[in-house]
This record gives sequence, structure tokens and C-alpha cells, in this order.
Amino acid sequence: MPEGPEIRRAADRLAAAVVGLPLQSAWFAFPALKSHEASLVGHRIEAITPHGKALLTRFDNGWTVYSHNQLYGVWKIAAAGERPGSTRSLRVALDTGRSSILLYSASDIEMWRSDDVHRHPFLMKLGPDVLDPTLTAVAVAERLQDPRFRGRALGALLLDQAFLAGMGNYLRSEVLFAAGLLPERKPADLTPAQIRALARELLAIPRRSYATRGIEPAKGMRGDYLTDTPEGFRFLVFDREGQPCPQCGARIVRQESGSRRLYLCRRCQA
DNA sequence: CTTTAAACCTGCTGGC
DNA sequence: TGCCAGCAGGTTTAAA
Repeated sequence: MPEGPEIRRAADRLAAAVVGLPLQSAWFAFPALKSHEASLVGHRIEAITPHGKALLTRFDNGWTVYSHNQLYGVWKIAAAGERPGSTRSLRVALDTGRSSILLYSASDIEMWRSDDVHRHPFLMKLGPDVLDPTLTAVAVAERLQDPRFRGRALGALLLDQAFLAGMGNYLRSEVLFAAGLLPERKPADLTPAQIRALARELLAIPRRSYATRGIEPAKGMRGDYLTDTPEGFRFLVFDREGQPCPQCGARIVRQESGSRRLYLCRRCQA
């Protein structure tokens, strides 16, 4: 599944469904995890938390399930005894008496001791989470000027989870457009005002995506993208090649950046 | 160090 | 209708 906001929304839904309830059964598709099934039964899920695009499901017996959905994983919530139909393959099922959480198609599932999971290689390298409510625009502006990041092209930097965790490909296009910057620009070349604007949008856009939800899936999008309605999060440039720029009317163009698609307005971004 | 490309995971879409 | 190539919101690895 998707980018930081979608992962965090999934975590919220899952937590509301099962946190605090003792497990009646646990099932893993992976042979390496089979031995954990019996030991989880009777124990409660203490928390389900996103870390960038990874999800940690922590149990009260000292174990934590690490999961990363990559492009394909989808969490679903089922009523007790129910199994929602899916064309995808079921990988994890954690059942309480009231409801279950089911993970389909994830490629990366591991069991870690809760005390050690912060040493997971993926979590180790993550920068601050764009959806961490304590992260400030000032801190992001400072990070943009960190020697590790200031010389890198924004197009690559904005996808680097070591810079800011939770950023993703649609957020990248939207943030660069909102900040009026081309992906070739580097933090070192920006004016203080541009740094401030970029830092502000790096927080504002993921947060708006997380906080709002639309009604209809965006054209060309699949799965949990719920966008493109007046009351929800709306793509201004992403996936809008050839359409008029909402600010100036020029054609939105698509280009490759880091072998990922990126959309921009050549008149509004410089 | 940074950038780029390919590979991998799996599911869906569009074209023939 | 059916099959297949191509594409996708991500990440890792290797090469340049």
C-alpha cells in the first residue's frame, strides 16, 4: 500500500478495531512465523503504529510484528468469523472475539522483540516522520540545510525516507508544485524564503492528505486512494498530464525522476 | 558521496 | 472472452 498518509490511516483503523482485545487466534502464511501463532493467543495488541511506511503491531508479551506493505499489501478489517473476499493472498490474520485484522499480499513481515525492533534496518535509517505532529517546519527547514541533504536534487531527496519518512511519489509532485520548485533544484541553491515555503509544504500536504478523505478513487489510481473530491484531498498536478495547471492554465507535464513519474507545471515551478 | 537502472514483490488495466 | 505486456503508490542492490 501507499504513502505515509494512507499507511497512517490504515494504522488508525486497525488500532480502533483490535487494540486492547485479547487474541483468539493468530495465523501467519510464512513458515518462519508459524511458531509464534500459539504464543500470541490470549495476548493483547497494545498498539499499532506507523513508522514511515512501516507498521508495528505490538503485543503485550514483548513481541512486535513488523510489516511493510510495499506496493501491494492491504490491511482489511473483518467482523468476527467473517472473511472479506479478496483476489489477493492472505498472509496474516489476527482475530479477536469482536473483529479481525487481515493482511493481504504484503511482502515483508517479521517478528521482532519489542525492545529490539527499533534496530530494524529499515527503521534505523528513517528520518523524522512527516506526519509526526511534533515535527515543525523550522526543524524541516534546518534538515533541508543539513550537509547530508542540502546538495541533493529535490526530486530524489523528497523520496528518500532517510530525509523524511512517509513521503511518497504523489506527495513529491504535489509538494514541489505547491512550493513552486522544479525537481532539479537543490536546497543549497534556494533562498531562505524558498526553504521556508518548501518546509511548510513538506508538512502541510502530507497532513492534509492524512486528515481529509474524499469519496471517489482518483482516475488511474487503485486501492485505497480516495481523492479528487472538493471536500477531500485533491491532486493538483499528480496524474494530470496534459490538463491545465490550476494556477496558470499551462499544460501539466509528466517527466521521469528517479525512474518514477513526476508531474509539474513549467510555468509555476522554477 | 550522488545518481541511475534494474530487480523484486504482486495485482490490475488495457490492448490485441 | 482470454491472454499478455506493461504499469504501479516502494525499496534494495549494484553499477556508473
